Amino acid sequence: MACMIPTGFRALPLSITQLSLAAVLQCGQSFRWNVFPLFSDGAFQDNLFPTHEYRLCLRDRVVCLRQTPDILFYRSVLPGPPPLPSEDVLREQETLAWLRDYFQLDVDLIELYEQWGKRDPVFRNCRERFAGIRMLRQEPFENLISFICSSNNNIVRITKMVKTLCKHYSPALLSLPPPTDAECSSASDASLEVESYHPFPPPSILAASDISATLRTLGFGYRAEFVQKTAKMLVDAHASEQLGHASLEPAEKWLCTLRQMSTSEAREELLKFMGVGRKVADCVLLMSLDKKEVIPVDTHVHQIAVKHYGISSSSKAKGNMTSKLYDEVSSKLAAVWGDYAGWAHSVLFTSDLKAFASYGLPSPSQSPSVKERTPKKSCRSEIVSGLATPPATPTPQSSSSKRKRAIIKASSKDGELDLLPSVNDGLNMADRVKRRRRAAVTKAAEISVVA
DNA sequence: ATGCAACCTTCC
DNA sequence: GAAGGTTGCA
Repeated sequence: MACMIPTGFRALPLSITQLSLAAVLQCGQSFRWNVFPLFSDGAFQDNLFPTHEYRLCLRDRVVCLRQTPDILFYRSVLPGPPPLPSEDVLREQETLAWLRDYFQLDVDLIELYEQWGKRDPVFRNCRERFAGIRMLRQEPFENLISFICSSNNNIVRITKMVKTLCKHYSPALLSLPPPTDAECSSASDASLEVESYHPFPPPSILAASDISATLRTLGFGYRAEFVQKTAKMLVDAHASEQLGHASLEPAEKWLCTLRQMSTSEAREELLKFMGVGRKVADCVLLMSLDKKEVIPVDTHVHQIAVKHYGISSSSKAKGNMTSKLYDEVSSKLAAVWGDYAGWAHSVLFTSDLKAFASYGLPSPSQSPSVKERTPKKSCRSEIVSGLATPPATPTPQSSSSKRKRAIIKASSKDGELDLLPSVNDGLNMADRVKRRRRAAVTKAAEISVVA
């Protein structure tokens, strides 16, 4: 009984233990997927029918996905008239190629879960309930801007902001009605309302000087300046490069080249941007730059580390994340999980999202907020003073923000990695540039230690 | 070099 | 007051 393929979709055999759309697309990696419940009541719970459709607008097409425990259904919609059957085959081949890349389907998640389970008893506890959580491979620019918006913010609002950004600064690629399931008559009837789909805006658009003021009115708060300035830094630094009319702007292509760099070198580059500190940089490294071992440490990951992995909750008085504490948590967890530590971190992180307690339920729309977490008790009560002892870990890399402006101006972007001696002397204001270059060396040493 | 307030807004 | 922090200044 397999002929349950929704009309217009193609079927890719794929276990939900390898990929759970419900988990991965709503756990705060990407903020741009649209989610549609397919059935208004719980009529079909036999797992033969997908319960949701997920849609994402790419540059040239809208990708639509549905899922059963064993099959991933996919189709794509392009602007213009319906394609000829021959064209359609090609397009869906392209879409399939995109899927493999975006979901990194060549990585065997079962094997990873197995390894993490062997290494970590804590992981073994949550892996049953939260299978199929893997890292997406996103576009770096979108990822960067999205996580600049994430600072001091929650998933619900980040999602609103990112979608607002697209609606305002990117023309609609096409419009679609909400999904209706032809096989099942219980399709949504009342909503004939079509919705427009917008790609993520390119750097050149967001770099315009008047953008930040507008973003303020759109509710971005202080992040408005960060977004505009980062986009401008990016465009200014890479405007000279060939401006072929390809789908990606030079600045976006350059961001992709960070994938070829070492983790620490790529991080150094990211830290130059306004609104990008260690945590945001690490998110981008992990989620779009192939740095699978990187563990972004936020307050929540910190809580997990304190609760389950023996990190002392001694952050002075207030629970603020110091650079030192960040490294302590990050290296501890990296040691526990190994090579794909960043991926493992995502499983733990997602498993703690309270909203996912109601996974298979028919109507997730009733709980649009994905941000709530399991009740966490404030660990402030147990303030141990300076017991945070022996990190012995290599040097952190402070993201002294004062550098950010100057460096961008001064740095010619290629062929400048002069290998200065990695001495730890006192650093004046004037030495910050030097210090930045030196960082590459320091971090290189760091890598070998971690590895 | 470390520590801390301020920052925009929304939601619990 | 906290939300998946970062910045700028003591």
